[in-house]
Amino acid sequence: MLVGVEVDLATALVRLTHVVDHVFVDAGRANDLTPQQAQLLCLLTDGPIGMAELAKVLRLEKSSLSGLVDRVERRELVRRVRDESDRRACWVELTGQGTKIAVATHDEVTATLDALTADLPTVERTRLAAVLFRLASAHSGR
Amino acid sequence: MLVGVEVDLATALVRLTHVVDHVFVDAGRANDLTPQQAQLLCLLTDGPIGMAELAKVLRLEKSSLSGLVDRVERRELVRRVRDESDRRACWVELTGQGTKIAVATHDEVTATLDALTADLPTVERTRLAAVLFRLASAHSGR
DNA sequence: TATTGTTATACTCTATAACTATA
DNA sequence: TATAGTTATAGAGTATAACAATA
Repeated sequence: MLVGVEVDLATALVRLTHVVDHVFVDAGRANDLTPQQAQLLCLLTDGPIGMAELAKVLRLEKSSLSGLVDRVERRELVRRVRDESDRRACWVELTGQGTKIAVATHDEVTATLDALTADLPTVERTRLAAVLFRLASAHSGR
Repeated sequence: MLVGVEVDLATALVRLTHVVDHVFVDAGRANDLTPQQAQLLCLLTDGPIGMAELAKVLRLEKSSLSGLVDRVERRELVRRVRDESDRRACWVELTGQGTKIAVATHDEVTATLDALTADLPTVERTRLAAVLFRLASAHSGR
């Protein structure tokens, strides 16, 4: 039954998503972060990002992002840096303390997910990564 | 490089999760529901569920669940039904209107995810579903 | 006493609309 | 005028702790 197969894959995606969501909840909590803060800090481990791009990546309204950044800036985990070439804009970057927490959180998320997939043969894991990347990329350009 | 492969799969899982999360955001919004409400209503399409089991499945504190159910009950999308065999407990079930919205939301989520995976050959899709189910199940018994 | 669920409280998260500063 | 970001406001989501009702 073709329909049955399709329903199963959608359900599998939903269930897996639920699991990964809670990997973020748990990793965040272990580092005294909300899941949203954990996600933000993990993103920033690749380097400073502008507010506009952050809002796009996180799919948040700019005002929602302002508040999210406010709360982690208040805890001195990130700082806003004015863009000198366009003084309306600013970059968000990790502080020293923020980097420590961000890396610890990112490592914990990665370790948990790696453990989750440890049973898969290497070949399967490689193929799985490729397929999932393709699915995620196909939709991100919405 | 083995490490590189592992990092990629973890990253792929995170990115895919982000996409699926927003499928729920969008499907919920189209039906005037928050993502959490959409998730709750979709679960209830399989039939009434007790508060204790709902809290476990959604991984919420019982007080958080009380509030979530309050807000959809206030909109008459669900109702609480006392369990006659244990009068401390109650079941949560969809109302007629709630069923309509829940099914519409569930269908939209499923349709979007099916569209996302439509390019995959049937064989690949079947195998993917099996692998993802296994990953999700392995972790749910935490 | 133990368990099921609610209430009280304090935050965080989010969107919409109005605003400020810069371009 | 247009754009980048903030502020004001309102409501939803969440956890902890204390509570009520039932077992």
